Amino acid sequence: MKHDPKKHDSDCMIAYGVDTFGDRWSLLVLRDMMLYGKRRYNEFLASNEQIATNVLATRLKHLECEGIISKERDPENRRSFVYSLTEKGVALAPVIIEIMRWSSSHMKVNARRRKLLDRIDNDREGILADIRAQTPIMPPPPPRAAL
Amino acid sequence: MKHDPKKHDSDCMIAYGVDTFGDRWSLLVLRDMMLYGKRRYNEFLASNEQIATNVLATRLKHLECEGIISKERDPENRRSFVYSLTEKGVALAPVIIEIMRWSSSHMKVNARRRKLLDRIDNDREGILADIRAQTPIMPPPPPRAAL
DNA sequence: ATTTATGCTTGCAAAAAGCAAGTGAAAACG
DNA sequence: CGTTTTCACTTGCTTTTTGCAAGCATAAAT
Repeated sequence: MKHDPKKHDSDCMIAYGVDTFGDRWSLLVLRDMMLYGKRRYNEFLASNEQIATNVLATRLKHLECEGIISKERDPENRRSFVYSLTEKGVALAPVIIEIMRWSSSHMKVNARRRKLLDRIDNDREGILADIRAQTPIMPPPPPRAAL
Repeated sequence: MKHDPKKHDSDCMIAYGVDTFGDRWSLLVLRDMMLYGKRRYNEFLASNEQIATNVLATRLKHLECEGIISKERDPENRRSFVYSLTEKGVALAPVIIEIMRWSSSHMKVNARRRKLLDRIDNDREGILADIRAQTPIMPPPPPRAAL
């Protein structure tokens, strides 16, 4: 399934980005793919932020539509699908990296994060290669306590 | 006016960014400040994207609340206010830059944009200094034709 | 004194997100 | 083979956010 990408109503580089991934959820899905190597619907659903099933479906369709991710059947399990970053999606890694860098200056940085930030400074190429290869670059966060 | 920043419900660097500037308008306001040197309410309103007055007011309050921008009375015109980027706001420049870089690979790049992108590659420090000084780094886009 | 500029606020409509439940097809289980 | 479970959604409804048009308050200009 592949629709026409929607027309962006403003001829501006920032507006293009906002239209493409600037909603409440798209960047979190991309984070799951780039940092944690997630590739399946139920993996995205399991994130700490608790996205609703219908919203996730809509976002995945939109990202696919925009050419950021692609969707294929899992060859090993015919009822499952695997989502992957396209080249256009992998190219978003520097945006994710700069957001992490910025946020890290304004929140507590634990050991997991410190390690990743150090690697961003010292092995940027390696990180980009891992993202391209869909290798996780950070251990997943502990699941938040159930209510 | 300065409220407590709102509590972010996920302990994640990307979620922090999304909570802070990840809505449909904040990045466009920051673009107006960083690229075009805009500093006033009616300048933001005049952007091509047509933000509603109440939404702009809400976004400015939120950004101020998060410590990204500050608001002062214009000393020369007592009914006007001037918004400025704080250090925390200036620190977002690399995010804006990477979004522009990414978008430029996926849309037509005209001469204005080409020039800025070249300067990003060759004079990054100069750009960051201009953003800090609130000097425009790009000519404003032509206003879109009225309907 | 009246009009205009500036930066909003208010009230209501429309769109998007959130929640709970249900669906359909493939796989696993007995 | 029949039933249950898994997986990836969809549907219907409520709540929240966004968008639009109008109005308002204060300062400045005429």
